[in-house]
Amino acid sequence: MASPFEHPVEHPLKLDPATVKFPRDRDWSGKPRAEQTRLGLMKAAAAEIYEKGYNAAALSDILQRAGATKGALYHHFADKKALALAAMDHFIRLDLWEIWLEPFRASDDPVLTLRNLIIFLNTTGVIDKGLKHGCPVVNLTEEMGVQDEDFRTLIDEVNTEWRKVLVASLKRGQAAGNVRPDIDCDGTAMLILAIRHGVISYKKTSSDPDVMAKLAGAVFEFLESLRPGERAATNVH
Amino acid sequence: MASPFEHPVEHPLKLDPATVKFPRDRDWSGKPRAEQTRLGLMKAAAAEIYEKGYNAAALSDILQRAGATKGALYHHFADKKALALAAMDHFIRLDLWEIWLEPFRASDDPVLTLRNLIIFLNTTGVIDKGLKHGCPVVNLTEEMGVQDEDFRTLIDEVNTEWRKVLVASLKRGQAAGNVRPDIDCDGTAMLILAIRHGVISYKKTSSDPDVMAKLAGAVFEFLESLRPGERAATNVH
DNA sequence: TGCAATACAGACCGAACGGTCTGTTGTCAA
DNA sequence: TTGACAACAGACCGTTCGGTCTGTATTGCA
Repeated sequence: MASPFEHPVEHPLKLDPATVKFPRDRDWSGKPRAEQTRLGLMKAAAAEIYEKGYNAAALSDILQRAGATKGALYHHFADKKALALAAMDHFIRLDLWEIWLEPFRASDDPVLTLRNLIIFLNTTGVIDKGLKHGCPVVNLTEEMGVQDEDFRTLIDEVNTEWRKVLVASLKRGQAAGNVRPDIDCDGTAMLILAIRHGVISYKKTSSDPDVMAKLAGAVFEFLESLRPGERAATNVH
Repeated sequence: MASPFEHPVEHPLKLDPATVKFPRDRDWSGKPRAEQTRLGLMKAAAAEIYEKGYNAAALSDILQRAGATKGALYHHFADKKALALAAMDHFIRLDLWEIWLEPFRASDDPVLTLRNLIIFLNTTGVIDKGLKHGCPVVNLTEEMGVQDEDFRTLIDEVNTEWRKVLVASLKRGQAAGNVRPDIDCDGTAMLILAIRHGVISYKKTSSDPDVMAKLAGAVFEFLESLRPGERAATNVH
């Protein structure tokens, strides 16, 4: 089977592989010392939580990674949970949305945008290298979504805004004739997020080296089914 | 919007709502004492791990739930991980597969079977009441899929067998004219599992009361796109 | 019945964790 | 220069957890 990633399309993603910051490697050297400490703690916390999960991420490891101490931590944050909430909120909005929301904000062809985004993430190696521990939002959903109301609220807000952007893009797509007019945009947007979630999770445990190619093929089939009219010749090459 | 659950079809699920054991409430009173202890420990472990996750499930809570002691636990199992692996393997194969695999083993119309299974799970209240903590396999995937190789292997084996049953059913569906002949059964089966995974996770954190109805509508749309018909695909690579 | 071997019971232990508290350093305005 | 407060530094504490170990009850077989 040919790779579904083989035929990328010139895309309007407004994402430059050279400048996209992934993972979180921003520079704060210009900021005041206290804020550097605070941001460093959040950065280390986000990384540790991403790699190990909230409960397994020990404060000692976070502090070592940040080059800080208990005194600094509890000066800036009330407790571990406050640090985690601040860190996740900050980096989800900074890193994840830059990649996963911006391309859709002005798109009237979400099927093409999503397809190209997937190809972009694959060709830039994000899927292979950067997805070893899954997606931060997905991980947080699974670990803390039920156990803690504050984390649940954060995730719910993120998903809601995410869904709204997709719904708006789907509706523009319907108006532009790029998306079937009879689909439920709200449910379809939810399903797209759910598929993203499920695919990332499936990849985490699968030992099949072709798992992403097979899944991408099926996902692209699904995306094409959202286009209006006959399915003939809608799969741009 | 009409509920997508409104029009159930007479289904060949071979699942009787009255006899399906969900959650795990089997009776082992006939078994020898030692085996009752062992099964009781596994049952309690599965429940605690399902509700709190592996790391957060304390041995003290498992023991209290099982009415057993440390001595009994470490007589039957090497450590916490061995208990967890045995418990998850046992109950995934016992409870989950009875519901999620058996209906597909003889079906040549997986689209209908899956649709009816979703409706069945909804009308019997499993989705509303029994899904508060998500799905055991999904939870285990997220928490332990990357952290521990033994858990990863267990999940991978479960998903592989699961996928094989779906693939066989899809192929029978193609032979019987119920499924589009051009789809990649392997990728589609993976995607179905990924969608199941993603939908369950999405529901866990969403505060939208209609989330399942909206998602089910979109899922049913996707399933119908797998049927042959005028929307024949030309998405060939 | 007696004797192993199995099947527990539960006190105990060391490690790790989140959080506290006291002391020290840096910063900036008066 | 100095006082006041922010910004740390790090020893310390109580709790919890997984795991061990010794002792006791139950069971199956000779």
